[in-house]
Amino acid sequence: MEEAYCMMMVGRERELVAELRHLLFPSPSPTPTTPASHSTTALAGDGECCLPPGLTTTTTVSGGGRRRGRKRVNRDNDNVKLLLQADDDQEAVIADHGDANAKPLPNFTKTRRRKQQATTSTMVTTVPDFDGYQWRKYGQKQIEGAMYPRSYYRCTNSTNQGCLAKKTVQRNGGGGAAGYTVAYISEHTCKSIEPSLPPVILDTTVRTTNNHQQPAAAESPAATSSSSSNMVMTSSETGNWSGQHGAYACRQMIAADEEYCCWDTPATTTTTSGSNGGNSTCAEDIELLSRPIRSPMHIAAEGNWMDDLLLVTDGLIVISPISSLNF
DNA sequence: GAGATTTGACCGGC
DNA sequence: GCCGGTCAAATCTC
Repeated sequence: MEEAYCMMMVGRERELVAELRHLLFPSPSPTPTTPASHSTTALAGDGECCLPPGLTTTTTVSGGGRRRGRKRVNRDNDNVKLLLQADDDQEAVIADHGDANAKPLPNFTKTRRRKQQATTSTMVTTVPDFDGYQWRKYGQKQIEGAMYPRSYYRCTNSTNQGCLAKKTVQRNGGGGAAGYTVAYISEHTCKSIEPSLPPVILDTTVRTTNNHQQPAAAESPAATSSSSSNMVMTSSETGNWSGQHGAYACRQMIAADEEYCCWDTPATTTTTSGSNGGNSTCAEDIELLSRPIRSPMHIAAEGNWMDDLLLVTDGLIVISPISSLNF
């Protein structure tokens, strides 16, 4: 009986996913003028670098350097710095310290930076390649225990508007389904490059430790096919899944090529265990699937989402406690 | 030349 | 000492 229901809902899920894909990618190749494409650009490099050895992406976007890093010098010891430079680097170094146009060596410390970050730390959710903002990659790090490196992005308005928003994107490893873990740090103080464009609305599967009631909106048309319009998930709607560090999530397959099924295991990145962790049923998953999620940026504005981190992948959507991500 | 990513080095926290 | 976050020169594409 439950299986029949599951099958039926899977079909519905496919419809929803198809609509979602259409909403997110109305054309086969997103135009380069959209925010989505900008973010995709930023992420494309990440995806490429994060792919397992032997795999390559088919898209190479503009701007992507592929160069080795420079020889780093000790900012606290300029003399040593000069000595360490290779011959072809010396000119640049001399310019750094002898030229009036050279950038002043940063006087701030990492402590200062991190304190600044900590005071404004918020975490919201989004789809990695489309959230209405432009991101610029400023670093990449191989994280211990992670199959793929983590990429660090900051808002492109960080320079001209002093926007503090950052995000990290890490490709999830293992399993057959590739995905990305996205974490947002700090809120945008800039304006979206295209504020009128609804960043992302997703139907998703979300579960909390103590709220397994079927959402009232689950069967609502507005919450399903047309959920992309202006649905706002307020704290009242989200109920207990705001600020619950015990929250965990099921996963929703979006990619058409992926096998659809109901995941009956907790999110792989979640370290906490809910009251029903790991025991979700297909029906429960699909019921909750219809819950719309608005743009993470807008959700952030709504508040009450700061304690949860939504892990959004290219096909997987997971809410995970921040504590599991070492922020 | 502008704007982007790459990537090794640096640095602070634990 | 290790680890993660950030810096910034090098380099790429447009």
